[in-house]
Order: sequence, then C-alpha cells, then structure tokens
Amino acid sequence: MERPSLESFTARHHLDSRSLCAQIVEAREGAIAVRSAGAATDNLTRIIEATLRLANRKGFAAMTLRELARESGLSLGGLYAYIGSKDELARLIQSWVSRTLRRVMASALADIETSRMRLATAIEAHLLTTEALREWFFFLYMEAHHLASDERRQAVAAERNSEQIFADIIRQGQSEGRYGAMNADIAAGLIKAMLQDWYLKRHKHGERGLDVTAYADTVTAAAEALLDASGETTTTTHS
Amino acid sequence: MERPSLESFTARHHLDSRSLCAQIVEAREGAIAVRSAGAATDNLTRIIEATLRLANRKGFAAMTLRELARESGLSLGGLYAYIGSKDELARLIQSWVSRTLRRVMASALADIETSRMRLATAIEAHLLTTEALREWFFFLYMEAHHLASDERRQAVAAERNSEQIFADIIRQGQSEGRYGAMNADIAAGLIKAMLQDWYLKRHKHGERGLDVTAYADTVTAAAEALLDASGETTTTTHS
DNA sequence: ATGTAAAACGGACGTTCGTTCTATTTTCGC
DNA sequence: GCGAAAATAGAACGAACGTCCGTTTTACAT
Repeated sequence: MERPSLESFTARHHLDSRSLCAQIVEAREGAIAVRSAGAATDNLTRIIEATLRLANRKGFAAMTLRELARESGLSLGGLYAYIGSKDELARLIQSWVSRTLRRVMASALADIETSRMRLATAIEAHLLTTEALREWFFFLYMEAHHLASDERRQAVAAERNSEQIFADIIRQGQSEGRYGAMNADIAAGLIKAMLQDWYLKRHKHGERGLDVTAYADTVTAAAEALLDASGETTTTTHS
Repeated sequence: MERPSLESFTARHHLDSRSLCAQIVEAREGAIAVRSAGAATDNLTRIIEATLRLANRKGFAAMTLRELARESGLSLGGLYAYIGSKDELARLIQSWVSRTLRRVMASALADIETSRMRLATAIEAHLLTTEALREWFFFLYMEAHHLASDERRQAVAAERNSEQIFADIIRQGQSEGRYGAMNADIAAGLIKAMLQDWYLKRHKHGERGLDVTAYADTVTAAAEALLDASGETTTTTHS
C-alpha cells in the first residue's frame, strides 16, 4: 500500500467532523428531537464544532450555553433538541473520539504483518487520526480528567488500549529478535508521549513548519533508535 | 556530585509547598492582609494545597470558593485576606511554579560542563522537580491554556525556555561531534514530551512500580539513543 | 391559499456563583 | 485581665448559570 497522505487517510477513514456527527445522529436516534437526519447532522455538527472551538480556548466548564448558542447559530432552547444536558455533550464528544481512534488503528493495522512495518504504520495512523480530528483529541485529553468515574474509567481504558497496541508490536519485534530487551510497556509509554505531543502542542509544531508526515518519520526513527539500542548495556550514571 | 535522591533534591532546592508559599508571602507583602508572616504562610499553604487538590480533580473553573473554604479550613471571607480574586489565585500558582522550574534547572546545571552530563543532569533535575511539585505542575499544564493572553504568553515563554535548555545542550553535543545532525529543537521537543508524561500520567507510572530515578535513566537512555542514531541515514518508508 | 406538524426561538425560573460586608471572636501588649 | 487591633465567620448581594417551556416561525401537503 502507498504511503497515505493526510487527505487520503482522512477520506478513507471518514475522519471529518460531519462524518462523526452523522454516526452520532444515527446511533442516538430517538434521543434527538429533530426528525430529518440530514438537518440534524448539520446542526449537531455546528454545535459540536462550536463546542470544541470554545471549550478548547477557555475550558468546557467556563463555556456557557449562551455562548455556545451564539457560536453555533442556534438558540438557547434549540440546543436542547440535540443534547440532553451540558454534561452529556462532553460525554458524547469524548466517547466518539475514543472509539474512532480504536476503529482506525485496528483498520490501519489489519493486514500489516512485520513488526517493523506495524510500528511505522501504527505511529503514522495515530498521528494522522489525531491530526484530522485535532480539536476532538485535544478536548478529550483536557477534559477527560473531570468526568464522572464511570466515563472516566472508559476513557482510561481507551488510553490503555491504544498503548497496548504499541506494546504488543514491540513484544512481537522482541520475539523476532529485532529489538533489545527493554520493558515493552515503558517503551510504548514513551512513544505514546511523543505522539500526544503532536496534538497537544500543535501551535509549536506549526511554527517550526513541521508537517505531520515528517513528524511521523521523526517519531518512528526515535522509536527504532530507542528499541534497537535497548539491547546494549547503557550505563547512565553520574560522575 | 553524588546522584541526588528525590528527598535530598527536594530539600536542597526547597521544593515543598510550604517553602514556595513562604516565598509567595514574602514577595506579596502588602497584598496579604494578615500581618504575621508565619501564620500567613500556614494559611496560604492550606489554601493552595486545597486548590491543587480540588482543581486537579474537577478543574479550576468547576471548583467553587465554598468548596475551597471547606477544604482549606478557612471561611469564605477569610480566603479574601490572602487572594484578591479567584483568577488571581490561579495566576499565583502558575507564575510561581514556572519560575521555580527555571530557578532549579539553572542551579542544577550551574557547574556541569560536558554535554553528556548536562543532558543526564537536566533530565534528572526536570523529573525530580516535577515529581516534588507534582500537583503544581499538573495544575500549570491543565489550566495554562485558559489564561488571559498576558499570562498565557508568559507561560508559553517559560515552556519554551525549558525546551531551549535541552536544545542548547544538544547543540553543544553536536558541535563536539558527539551527536548526529538531527534538528536540535525537534529532539528537545521529543525529550520534553517524555518528561511531561511523568507528571501528566503519574497514575500509570505508579501502577508499574517505576520510580522517578529509574524513569530518569530510561529517558536519558532514550534521548542518547535518539541523538546517537540521528547521524545515520534512517530511511523509514513503507513497502 | 390554507392547515398542520416540525423546529427553532428566547424569556423566565430556581439555583449557585464570586464577591462584599458586618457582627463576632481571637490575639496580644500592657 | 483588659482594651485595641487583627482575623474570622457566614449572611447578603447582584450577576450569571443550566434548564425548561409557551410561543412563533418554517416547511410542506392538500
């Protein structure tokens, strides 16, 4: 398979806000008071995009529904045809971005076999997904800590799941003798930290003129350097 | 110098909440209505620790001053002898944690010369500082985005400053021919991402039984692997 | 043109917020 | 042990919140 561009990856996996909102409307049939699915998707998209815009600037708790009504173009009362409550709006966004990442990662890795290719593909898929849905992932990261314990547990599980994908790839590579004996969970954690930096510090990377594909190469090189070197005895003590 | 333990590092650089609050009381003399410096420090420490506890659990905006009064043991009116407003309380914490990191990093690196030692020392100092003031740094990271533009610019500058420290060390190593030709700013960003993961995902690391010193060794090894390998031509393309 | 159901509107309600104010208690030099 | 000064507690205030609901507008079938 060719190296995917951001655009082709986004199109193939339906990683735009409208597609996600269409899925939400479909899954929540009955909970939304507006009958026409097309119009409902339009309005929900405007509501969620406005939410991400406002909440990512000033925080979800500080965002008021009056601002959201103004920003989304709907009225205060109109919002309640789409959401049950303000809190439910946050849960909605978070649960769908979590399951989207899981879906895309599984799909992207489906027919890749060698550990070397799986590592590069997983890194690239993670970065392209979070780049396409940048605001969604930023929201998830920043607001997940404030969820009620049930939803929070779900968010932690999703996070752990995506880290496990990397840990499993690393263990596969180790069993093939390709990588050194470093703890796979810890290595996966380091890789995840570098991946999350992409959407958490988007502004910085934009200033440097680094695009997502170049960053994917950088992280892949870093991961392989880390894993290749981990067989040697690296004594890192002072003086 | 010996390898510092968390305890000795904390003691040497005064990295406990009370020490920081004592500095705040001293610097804000006049803005605090309570005369006795000792009592004022006690109460401010309780206010700030309660703030960190509540805000890190549910978000600063969602924390109410009535909760803060209950949690800190003061009354609603009593809080206003120490803070001018709720927003000022957030700015206070953030500005002092920023300047503390800068102070400690400068002090820890003061008489270290070789790039190899400076890198290991900087990583260790960063991790030990954020470990000692874990809640402070978590608060800074999570709430910095919601600041007014003036304070926000200051927070971004502090973040950039600490990244520059690493970039400068890398450039020094490159000029000594020790490291490959990788972009120093990008490498510094990757290192920073791994360092911040320590206090952002504290729960995960705790479960793994990884302590801060072991994590410092891991990150140092990862950084050196990354920098050593960056001279080679690593072609990371698919198929 | 007219009638009807769907959708959007926006003001009102009760609550709770940050902040202020004052009555009361505590502290401390003498 | 007394009185002035400092500190506290918690009621009170206006503003703003999330939510609800009666009304108006829109869109389409007849």
